[in-house]
Order: sequence, then structure tokens, then C-alpha cells
Amino acid sequence: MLEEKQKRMTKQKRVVYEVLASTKSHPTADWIYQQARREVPDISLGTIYRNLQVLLSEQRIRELNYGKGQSRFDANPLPHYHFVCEHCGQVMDFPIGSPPVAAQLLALAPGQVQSYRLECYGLCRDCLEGVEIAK
Amino acid sequence: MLEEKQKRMTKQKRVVYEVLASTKSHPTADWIYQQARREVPDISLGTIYRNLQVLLSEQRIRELNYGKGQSRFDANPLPHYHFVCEHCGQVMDFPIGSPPVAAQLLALAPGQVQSYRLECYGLCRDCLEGVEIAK
DNA sequence: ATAGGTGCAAATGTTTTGCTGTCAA
DNA sequence: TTGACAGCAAAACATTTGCACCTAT
Repeated sequence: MLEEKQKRMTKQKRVVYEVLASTKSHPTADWIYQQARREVPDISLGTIYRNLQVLLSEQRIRELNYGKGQSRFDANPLPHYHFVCEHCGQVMDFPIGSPPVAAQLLALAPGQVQSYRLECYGLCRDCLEGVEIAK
Repeated sequence: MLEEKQKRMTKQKRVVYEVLASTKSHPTADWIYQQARREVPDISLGTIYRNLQVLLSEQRIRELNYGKGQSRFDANPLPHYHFVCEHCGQVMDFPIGSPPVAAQLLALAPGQVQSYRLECYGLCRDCLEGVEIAK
């Protein structure tokens, strides 16, 4: 059996994880960098990216990518869904405990599904309200 | 009502769309470029990207992004699901006619869902077979 | 003591853009 | 005729990497 290569716990790695785990906002690497500098002023952006890769390989976090610009990261490694507001750009979680996508649907896949990702797009409640008022 | 800015049909735009529509492989911009050069030898990669943006804005195609490397494009603008083989990297469609994700699930979203995207990851049938044989 | 991590800066890879000439309408 | 589009090349942007130094174990 393959041994995982040993990974050290440095203050940089701890801070990257803490920053990510302390927010629900699914931030970008650069946002994490700005926050992490408060704790470790000379941390570098390269270190942020390197530690995000390490945390991904440890399956402690997930990467979310939406085509344009930077990736976003999520400290919740469990399966859950995201809602992206196309007006304000915010990325929100579905309420915890949302039921899984129907197994019958996944069974139609042209292969064996190991994980999946459901991303919804639309208008969040705040933006919807703004649109209603503007009418 | 806002008028859409007029869009011309150039041979470059037609070729970009035809190349994309002629394959089920969800190709990258660069692959489309290589194919398009057969028809229009001095087409440029910039033109490929510009026309893909135009086609996206016309909602005739969709962009698929999987974190690493280049975006992929899909000439099918209708809602459907994708299966990504984590072994060979291939991106496949679910069979047409697959039922939609349950409305009860979408109703839990923290906003009004206008569209959604379901991406499944795992091993495709060919790769699964390879793994079985290797045992 | 030392392997693995860090900061820094340069490199990479993808996508966008400025400019000038061309062509579809 | 003319303004939207093309080709070309440079710029922009996010992310990765090489290297010499540092530090957790």
C-alpha cells in the first residue's frame, strides 16, 4: 500500500485553512491571500496556491470554477450544492441536508459516477427584491 | 426595448460554429482552431475566441470549465448533463431525454433558479473495463 | 540534521485586446 | 459606403515553478 508523502503543518498552511474555513463566501485565492497577510504579513501568493493544492489533495477543501476569472475555494468537502447569483455574483450553499440528486438519474451516466456537482444559476433573494422594486 | 447590436455572419464565425456542432467531444478553443484552419487556413486563435464569445452571447453554445487548463465548449445549448472521466479526461453527455433534476430539490435554492448544471465525475465504461482487467 | 516548505520573481498557459486593414450588408 | 470583423502580436491575467534560504520534525 502506498504511503502518503508526509506533510508538515506550517503556520502558512494553518492560516490558509483557517481563513477559508472561517467564511461562507467561497473566496478566491487572492481574497484568501489578503486575509492571510493579516496573520502572516510576508506570506506570498505562491504559498497560498501551493497550500490550496495540498489541502485539495488531502480532500479537506474543494475547488469551484466558473469559467471566468479566478477559481473559488470551499472548506466544505462534503457533497452539497451551490447557487450562483448572476446579478451580484455571490455564491451560496443550498441548506444543509438537501437531499441527494436522484440515484435513477445518476444511473443514466455513461460510466460509474464517483462524485458530482450541481450548480444553480439565477437571482438571489436580495437581487430578486431589487428587481421587483425597480419595476 | 434594447436592440441587440447587429452581428454579421462571416465565414470565420460560420466555421467556428460548424466545427463545434460537428463533434460530440466538447472541444477546447485550440482544438476548434486546428480544425477551423482546414477550412480557413489563416484564421487566428483570437478570432476563434471572439466568435465563441459571440456565440455564447447569442446562447447558441455553452462554455464548460473544469478548473484546470482550457475551457471546453458545447454546441448544445439545451439543458443536459455531463460525465467527466477522471481517467481518460473525456467529457460525455448523458443520454438525451434524461429527466430533469427534481423540482423539489431546486426549490431549496436560496434564490430563483434560472438554469443549472450537473457534472458527474467517475470512470467511463472503457476505463472501468481497463481497471477490471488490470486487477 | 535534513527533507519539505517558503518567499520571491520569473515562467507558463490561456484568453483578451489594440491596431490597422478588410469585407458583409 | 461603412462600421463590424479579421489577422497579428502584444498585453493581461491566473496559476505554477525554479531557486536559495528557512524551519518543523
